Amino acid sequence: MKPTIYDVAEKSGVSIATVSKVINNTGRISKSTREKVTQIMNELQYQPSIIASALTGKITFTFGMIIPDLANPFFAEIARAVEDRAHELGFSMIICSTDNSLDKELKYTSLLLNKNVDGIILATGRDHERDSSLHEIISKKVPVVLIAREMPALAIDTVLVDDYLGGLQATAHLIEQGHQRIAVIAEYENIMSSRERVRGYKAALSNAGIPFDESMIVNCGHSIDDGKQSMRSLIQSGNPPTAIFACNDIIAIGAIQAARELEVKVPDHMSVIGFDNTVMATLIAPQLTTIAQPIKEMGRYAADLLISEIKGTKSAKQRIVLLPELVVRQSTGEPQIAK
Amino acid sequence: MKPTIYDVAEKSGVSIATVSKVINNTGRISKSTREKVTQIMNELQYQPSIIASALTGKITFTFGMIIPDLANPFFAEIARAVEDRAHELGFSMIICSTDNSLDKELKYTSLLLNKNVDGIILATGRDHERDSSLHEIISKKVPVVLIAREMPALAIDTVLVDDYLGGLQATAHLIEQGHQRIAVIAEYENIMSSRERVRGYKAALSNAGIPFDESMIVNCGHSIDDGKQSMRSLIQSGNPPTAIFACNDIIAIGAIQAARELEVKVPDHMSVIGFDNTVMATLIAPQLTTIAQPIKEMGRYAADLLISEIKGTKSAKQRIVLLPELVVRQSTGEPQIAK
DNA sequence: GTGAAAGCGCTAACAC
DNA sequence: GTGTTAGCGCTTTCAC
Repeated sequence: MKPTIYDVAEKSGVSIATVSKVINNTGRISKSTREKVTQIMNELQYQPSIIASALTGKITFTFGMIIPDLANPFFAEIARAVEDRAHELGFSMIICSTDNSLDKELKYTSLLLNKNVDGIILATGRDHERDSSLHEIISKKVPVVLIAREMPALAIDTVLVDDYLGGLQATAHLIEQGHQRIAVIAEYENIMSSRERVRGYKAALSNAGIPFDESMIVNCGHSIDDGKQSMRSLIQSGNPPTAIFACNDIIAIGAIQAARELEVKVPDHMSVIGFDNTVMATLIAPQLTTIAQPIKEMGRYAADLLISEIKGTKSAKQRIVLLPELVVRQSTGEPQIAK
Repeated sequence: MKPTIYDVAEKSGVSIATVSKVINNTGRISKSTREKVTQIMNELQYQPSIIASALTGKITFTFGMIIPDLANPFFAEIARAVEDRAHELGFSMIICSTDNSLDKELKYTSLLLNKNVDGIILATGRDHERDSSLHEIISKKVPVVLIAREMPALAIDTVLVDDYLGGLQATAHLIEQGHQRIAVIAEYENIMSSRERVRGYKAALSNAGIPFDESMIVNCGHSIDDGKQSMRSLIQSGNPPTAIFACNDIIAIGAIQAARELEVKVPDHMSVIGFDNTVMATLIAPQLTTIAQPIKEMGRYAADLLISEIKGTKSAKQRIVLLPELVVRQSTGEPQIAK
């Protein structure tokens, strides 16, 4: 059987309190007994039970990560970044994919809370607190950080990229290449980051003195197929744009595929720019010009925020806004017909 | 504060033992007290602490999943499949990415064991028990299942695809298209599945009466770049093949990229077939012909095996071998120069 | 049918 | 410096 603190105490000829003290480096103990106990622990290969200590000491060194879909490369990459930092700090991560279903989000949240996780990193949820499990988490005073999402009305630790700036950069890049008629394919409107990117798009247009055309905004879901369909309708419309700003790489890839199917060449006939810079951006042909989110850093910051919140070494809530970066590849270029 | 079993007992006017019995549906209790207690539990929004019950009742409803890399779409998809089934059965999953480092594998294994996980699903590890954390897991009698890996010398629950058959199917498809000179880009030799795929390749060659040429086997790592480099050397060799069997989609994608850079057209000048059928296969142009692993099923079976092992509702160890399936897309075709 | 009581493995006063 | 002891929230005999 797995040795317990009692076994160590007995074999060392001390009390369990003493053993506990050497484990946790608390109280005062003589060098000699510390050495003795340490030696016995090694001998027995003793490992304190995290479960038992969680029942008293409070923390489980485990947190939950709630994302829309682990099979989505963007979130998988984020999760990996968070995981790495968490492991460095001695924490484990329970993962939950919600498929953006509020039901699942609520269910997983209370599941996690029951398991006494020390905190939760949330990457899902709509704009409003009402539409998320945040209310429950906050009311139980469990540390939480939002990643790649925001909830402006609440004081919550948040790490995200400046979506407005990203949208502006993307659009400005297109304009610089000489495009005037630029469409944007955006995700649901009730997602803040999507709205912000569109806002950046409009700002870039306005900066360049290009009038905004409502019909140049297409909303869609978040699958490749959604991107494909949106692109199709854009191409087949009477007056297609010469460039597309897709609000994320997945949609951009769908758009490129649709273009290929309809024999519209990218970037010769139409430029496409994405957002996120996941691995996928380099897989597709032509390789995707996109706005890079610093995924590694985001994951790291999120883990750091959560864990310092857990350990109580932090007071004020923070909002860390990282800067996106334009990565030029092959899917954008000058419009064929100069105007 | 979170209500405990004591709060429920007090409010219901019964003992904690009785409450425990209604929670777990054990022992005998009258309908009326059961109803009463249930009602109070709802009222208080009582949720039993899994931590506390784990300290006695033994199981934590949590297991570990050890994979090489969460950011690798193949493993992310597997993890997602496992996660879904686990959640259906009331379990949570702690994820650990090892980057194929034995050190990390060992570290994470003992971490998980300390956290009293009920079991572990392992997707990493070399061929030999010595080179994996299996020894520790097994010696502690913790349920374990291997997914997409095997350890033939040990009696362990395993879920995998018939790699030999997959290799054979891939190669046979190429032969059917008229190829004679077929190279294979394989992962490290110390990985069983890779060796099996190569064995299938040889069998297909032999079935077709095509002599085996040692120089047609290239070994490499598991990144896109590794695939790229291998492809480059193959193309630039004096006598390049007309078709490539890449042992996984990632390598295949690297190969296609290298071909594109060297202006070798796929599939006109060279056919490429992959293995796994991850999302990536449909992203790349030309879309990748590949051997599909039934990822969803694999994940589901692995979770089922592990959990029935945990619950003790299973006796004999099983080895579930699923069948791969050829998915023809656009990266394979007839060789340009008929022989 | 129900409850008292003894743990599960550990932490944290507090006493010596 | 070290040990005693009272929990943490729950399960599980074993009486009644």
